[in-house]
Amino acid sequence: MTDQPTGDDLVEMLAALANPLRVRIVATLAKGRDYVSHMAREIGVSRPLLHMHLQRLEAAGLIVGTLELSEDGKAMKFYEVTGFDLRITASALAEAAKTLSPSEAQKERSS
Amino acid sequence: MTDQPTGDDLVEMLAALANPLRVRIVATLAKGRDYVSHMAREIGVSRPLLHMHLQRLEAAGLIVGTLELSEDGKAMKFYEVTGFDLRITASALAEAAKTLSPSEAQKERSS
DNA sequence: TTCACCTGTAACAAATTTCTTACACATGAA
DNA sequence: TTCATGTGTAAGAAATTTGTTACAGGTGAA
Repeated sequence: MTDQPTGDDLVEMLAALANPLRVRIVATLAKGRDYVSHMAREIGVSRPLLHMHLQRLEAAGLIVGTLELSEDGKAMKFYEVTGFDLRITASALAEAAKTLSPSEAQKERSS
Repeated sequence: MTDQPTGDDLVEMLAALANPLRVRIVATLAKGRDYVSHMAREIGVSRPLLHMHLQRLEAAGLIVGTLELSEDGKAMKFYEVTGFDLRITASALAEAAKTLSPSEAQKERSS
């Protein structure tokens, strides 16, 4: 896949992965798709907490969720990993930095 | 270089890069070593703030700093990037997750 | 001495992230 | 109906992160 996301997108992806629980979530999903209640038991965290972390990962585009109906009519939300592939080096970051939205500090660009 | 850091180390590196200002710092250092007061002016942030972010990056092993003496005897702290090279994919994270220090949730490992 | 540089850090406010508890809703089976 | 399963979300506490301001020290040059 080897995407080159915008600087802000890259920071969002890194932030999404900068948490041990979220790394565990991705690691779990790497073995196959799963629904949230099952994952919560598997990993050993509360469902609301897992729900929050899943949203963070999905917002970053690292996983995607789809609401499906099981055979017995229960609504179940399945998540799976997207095919992300990031290369993190100093020069890759230098490239990404070019497309970062300007911070409050970029306003004296005149001297 | 292509290191395979421990799960916790990887999370620390990702956390260190999960901030736009720190990405800018690495991007600046990718162009060559620099000392903190100069970088602070270059990037447009206060020196204490830069100091804090540099420590975060150095703690993660992404940059290294050395205190040197300039010709006129001033103490100057130079930083430069280390040769880090991370590959971030779902399976790489699954591998890293194996070496994460156990969270509070890993204590009912009996059923 | 005073000024222009360089370093470090402590104290505190503000914003964000992380997590728990509690609630609301749905379905099928006993 | 009640229980067990699934979904979502809101409210608030606790911890961490981010940032400012202010202070401490040093050197060389005018």
